[in-house]
Amino acid sequence: MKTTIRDVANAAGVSPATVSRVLNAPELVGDETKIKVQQAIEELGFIPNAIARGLSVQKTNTIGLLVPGIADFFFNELYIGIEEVARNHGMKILLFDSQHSLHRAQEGFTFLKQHQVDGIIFTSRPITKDYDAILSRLEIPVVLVLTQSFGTFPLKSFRVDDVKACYDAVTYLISRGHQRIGMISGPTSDIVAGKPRLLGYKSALQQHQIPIKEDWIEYAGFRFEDGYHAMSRLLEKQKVNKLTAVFTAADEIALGAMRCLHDRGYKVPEDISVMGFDDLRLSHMSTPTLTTVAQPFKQIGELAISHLMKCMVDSSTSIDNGIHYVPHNIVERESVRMILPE
Amino acid sequence: MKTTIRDVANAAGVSPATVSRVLNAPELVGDETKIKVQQAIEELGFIPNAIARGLSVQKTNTIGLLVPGIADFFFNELYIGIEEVARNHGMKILLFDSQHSLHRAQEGFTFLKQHQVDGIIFTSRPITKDYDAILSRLEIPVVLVLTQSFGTFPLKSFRVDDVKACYDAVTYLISRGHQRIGMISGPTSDIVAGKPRLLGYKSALQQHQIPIKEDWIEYAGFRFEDGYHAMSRLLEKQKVNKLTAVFTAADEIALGAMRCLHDRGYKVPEDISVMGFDDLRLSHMSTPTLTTVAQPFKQIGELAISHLMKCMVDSSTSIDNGIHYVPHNIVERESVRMILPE
DNA sequence: CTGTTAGCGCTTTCAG
DNA sequence: CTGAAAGCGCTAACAG
Repeated sequence: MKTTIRDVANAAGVSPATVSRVLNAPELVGDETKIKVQQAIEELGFIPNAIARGLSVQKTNTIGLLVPGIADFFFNELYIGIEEVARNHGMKILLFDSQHSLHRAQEGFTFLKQHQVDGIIFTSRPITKDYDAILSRLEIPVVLVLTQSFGTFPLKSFRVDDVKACYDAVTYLISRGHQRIGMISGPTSDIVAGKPRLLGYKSALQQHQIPIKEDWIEYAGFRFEDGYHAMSRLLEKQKVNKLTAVFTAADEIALGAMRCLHDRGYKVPEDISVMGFDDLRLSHMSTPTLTTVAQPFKQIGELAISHLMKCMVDSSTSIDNGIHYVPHNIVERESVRMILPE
Repeated sequence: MKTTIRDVANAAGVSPATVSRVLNAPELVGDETKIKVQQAIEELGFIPNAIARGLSVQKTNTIGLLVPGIADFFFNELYIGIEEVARNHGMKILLFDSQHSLHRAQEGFTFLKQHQVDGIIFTSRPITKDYDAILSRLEIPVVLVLTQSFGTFPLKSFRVDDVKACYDAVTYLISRGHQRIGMISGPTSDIVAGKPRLLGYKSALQQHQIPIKEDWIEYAGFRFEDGYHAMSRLLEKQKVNKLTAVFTAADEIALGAMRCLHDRGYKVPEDISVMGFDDLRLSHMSTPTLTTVAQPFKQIGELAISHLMKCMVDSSTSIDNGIHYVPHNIVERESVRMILPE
């Protein structure tokens, strides 16, 4: 029923091998035969079976992308970067969503291995030693993105230096005249996006002789609702705290926080400034638009794929692990105001 | 290097066929051998090669998802619905982004065919006869989602009845006392999400004895910026139009429109009410939150997959084409106010 | 430049 | 209940 390379060969009066050649190495084929074959392909509407090819060549030209949640807004930004670069390299993406579950993530590796992907881009909160077992028997290059490894298995990772990025963000707020700066942090148990961002905040205050007060900090998840509630808690203490700005560990948190402020009758940025982290496309769609620190998702995607491609041709490259920090930058929009010295 | 079914067989002292059986039809294997084999699998950390299996069985348990743009917010909602249902059926998703290009979409079909997906879920603006050629030689069941076919190739589709949905939306506005209702429509050349939605708007006005004025309508793309500019054009005529509400063809448009209103000093919904279409997760994150008509993305995903699965077992099912409308519903939030009769 | 042959890793009759 | 053998569609030496 389905036309195979064999059918084409028969139709063109050549061997399957020749057809294969015009497909993969046309320069090795005589002009006349090439034309004959191409016509046959055309007529029969032949579409080569990539599965069979993959099996034969032991290479699928596919890279696996293992992410914690497709519903997470940052996924889009990341995917777009990766997809484009992959395509330019003639690679496809096979996606797997771990749904923020360790178990599902482990399944994900198995799944991608089953599908013989040539490399894997992995992102998730803490990569702990829970992954050591599966990673060590995987025999497929893996690169981390937006995270880093805390397990014993060596893994290259591309990410923003969150401590520095948050330090810079808070320093930016200080430069705009803010002194009473609160923070909505992720959980400190999250050693990837929680703790480091908090650390950056604290160290910026410290460097600028601003005392760190636990009362100025609230802990929350990374979603809109989490931000909303955390802000609400912060406001309960606002009489005494008198915060003029709040730095948040993620854009989505910031959006929730701004909404809460709005509901409580505070104006952003007039009464309180808010700053986010990520620079999602969303952040210029809010009112006010969000001042935030931008993660270069696209660049990270590029670096990850390039690295993977290197690993694929030269497996010794995979020894090149360690963290590669990519530069962040602060994008100013409307949610932060300047406080003029009196 | 990589462990194959053969290695396992050797280790367990059985034939590859037996290993295959414990993997795919354990009930056909004696208990003792089964245990032996399972141990061997465990010890060797054997992960079966899905590529090879697919080749052999002529079935990959994968369904292709061909979408116009992963960056589009609605993609997330759709994907989540589909992914979950697929997983429950033991199917994987292979994703392809056509980037709103006919050419790329055609490539997408070839790509998915190459990868031997068992079925394809396709969504894009108008499915015209441009697809007839590729679709007819595909020999893979295809189902449409959020769109419908205008080509000659018969294709089942699952979607909201946009005309009715928009009719209902505008009727809702009318029921809230609005009479001067404008619209930001998609391009009328878009016969999937442009024209029908406009039609629904017009017919609602008509049914309620409200004259249709072209001055009340602006045409735009579906993005935030498009919405912003269209609203801006609408406001230029506001002195004479005196609109009290604006219905938009998409949530993202609505968000842009609301931002524009904000910038021009109009309050939503006090001065002007705004209503969207889609019910993206975004729409409860804006200020004010967006009243909109919800597309049941998840349900659509479910229906599409179920249909595909039916086609796969019984190819005559694919004859069952035509449009299946899934019910929409209006979700009330903050962006529409009630106008009390004087 | 082209055909022959032997697999890639797994499944599936068909015997036993 | 288990093994042997053939084959899924394509590629890659190796001859010619």
